[in-house]
Amino acid sequence: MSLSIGELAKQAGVAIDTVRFYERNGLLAPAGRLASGYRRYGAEELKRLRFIRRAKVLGFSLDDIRSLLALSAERDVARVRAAAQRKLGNIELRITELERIRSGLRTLIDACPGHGRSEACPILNALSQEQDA
Amino acid sequence: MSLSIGELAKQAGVAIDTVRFYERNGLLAPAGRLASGYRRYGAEELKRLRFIRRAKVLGFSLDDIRSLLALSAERDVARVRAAAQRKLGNIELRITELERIRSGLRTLIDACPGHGRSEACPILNALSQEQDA
DNA sequence: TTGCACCCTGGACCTGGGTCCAGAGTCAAG
DNA sequence: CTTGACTCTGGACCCAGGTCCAGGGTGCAA
Repeated sequence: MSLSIGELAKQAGVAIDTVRFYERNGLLAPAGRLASGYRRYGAEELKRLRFIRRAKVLGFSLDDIRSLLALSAERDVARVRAAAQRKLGNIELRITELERIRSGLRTLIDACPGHGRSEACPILNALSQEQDA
Repeated sequence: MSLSIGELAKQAGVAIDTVRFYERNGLLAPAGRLASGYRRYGAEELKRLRFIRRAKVLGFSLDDIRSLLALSAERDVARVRAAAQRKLGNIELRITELERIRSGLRTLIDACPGHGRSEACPILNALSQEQDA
């Protein structure tokens, strides 16, 4: 099984430019080349590219993924697990932050009649008021 | 009460460059100037700058804030409320998305013993497997 | 008057994760 | 052999939301 960059990209569900971008940025090893200079890929690279795609879905940055790939190559299960846990931690942080924002917005919206004097609009007031942080 | 850009920035808790950036980008009206060309601000501008800061905390983009400020000037309570509701909607969307990610990560971490053969690591397997997303 | 902190401008640069482009070369079907 | 689809390269550009810089001009206190 040997793939051109276009076939690889298609099978992995990414754009061709993205494959080259990943190569430039060390997420994929430099591809083998034909005499013409065309890149050639095998099953390994397809797996790796799909790994990257899945990790991105789980919220890992490309930087994270570079580490994950290195850890995976070293078969360092403990550190892979730790990395996943750290990522879980900051996903949780982001959720908490968004929930705080959500409840702030909800309170304001619920208190706003949606009509009448703008001085009575709690949304505008909350944003304008001197009080608070 | 009359403030230099530095005093304004300090009292609003933003950087001087940010104030100029907001002016360039239409979030603050062009400031009044001294004969020297120095910008001069009053209480109104401080309020407006704080409004911007608070709206950002609530998850509004600068684009959103531009609209919010316009709506506020028009005292259009209904549309302010609607904008807040839209924003709430996409905050909720982001929360849901992150929760999905969180539960995926949790499942994987819980299933991973944290040691042993890398072939048995569900995290690595989930990322590598053909079965996929 | 000197010295230092402050302010002015336009424009470059940053992060992340790509995307797009021109101009040139290559592959394969017919 | 031609044609159309594919690939190559380096580099520019995109988004948001700023941040930083050089090379100047000001304000004010001692």
